[in-house]
Amino acid sequence: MVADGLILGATAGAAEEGTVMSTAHTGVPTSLRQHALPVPVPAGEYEQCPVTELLRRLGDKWTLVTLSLLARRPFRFNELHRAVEGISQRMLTRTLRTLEADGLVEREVFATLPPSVEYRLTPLGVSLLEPLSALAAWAVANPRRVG
Amino acid sequence: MVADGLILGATAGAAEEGTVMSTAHTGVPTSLRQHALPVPVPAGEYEQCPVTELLRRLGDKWTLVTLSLLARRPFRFNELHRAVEGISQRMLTRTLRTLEADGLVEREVFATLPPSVEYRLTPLGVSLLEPLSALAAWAVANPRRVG
DNA sequence: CGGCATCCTAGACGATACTG
DNA sequence: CAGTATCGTCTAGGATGCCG
Repeated sequence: MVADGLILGATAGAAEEGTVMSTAHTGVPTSLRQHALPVPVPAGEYEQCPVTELLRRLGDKWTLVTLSLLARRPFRFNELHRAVEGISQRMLTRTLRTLEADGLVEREVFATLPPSVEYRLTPLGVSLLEPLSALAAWAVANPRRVG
Repeated sequence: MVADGLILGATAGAAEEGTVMSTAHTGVPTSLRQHALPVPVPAGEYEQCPVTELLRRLGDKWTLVTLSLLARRPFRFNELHRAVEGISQRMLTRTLRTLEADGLVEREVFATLPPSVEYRLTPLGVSLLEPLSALAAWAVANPRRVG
């Protein structure tokens, strides 16, 4: 009977009749998800499923490694720049700005000379670590076979 | 003391001294992660962290919604094509092929007339649902604030 | 029905140079 | 130190058309 608002259907093993997986994606019936929107949206910008949206952000090239570092302790900009190894200044800035906009990271400026800026996880950012760990554990336990 | 092979540091609240977060990303010390590889890799193709790799795949535009449908029951190709709403044939094929290559979905061909092809989750695919649910629950509980 | 081949565009990303 | 600006590249993804 497909109750509303359930997520990705319970535990993996227990597949009861009513397990809710298709409404899971947005918590909204499939048929309403993208097209049957109440208001036409500015072409190509209509809302995405929040879960996909989250995974898109975490799935870019540098977000996860940056988060994993900030999970240990606060970092200064160039300190991160060195720690991440391979990231460009441009992408580090962008990654941090996005994380900040999403409320996962906060940025504190110290008016020293030369100036210094510190980045740290917000409580929201910390709260993400737990569910993320479950997925990370799965990824490590089930490494992708090549070719 | 940074034991090897630990993932994204335990529970969110408990931040003990030794919580392992920077080696978490690959299970390998940061300094060895990308550059100090034993063998030089064909420029621009060197290995990624398996966790980031997983999130990149799940984070594309159609993988998650496809998975969420297949989590309910097996689907035929055009049945999926209709259910996903907005996906092109090209991207549905690509998405399914990738999921198949990753061992998350299996494809069965029935030599009927006209031919029919059925897609279903593998046990590995099912096993992914559980950790994924945790993250999905977080995403829904913490919707991103706009601007 | 279930694809594959082709062409095209928008955005992710890297490299480099410049600035308060 | 901590960025911004500009440019070029590469790939995800959409549109369309053909095929067994």
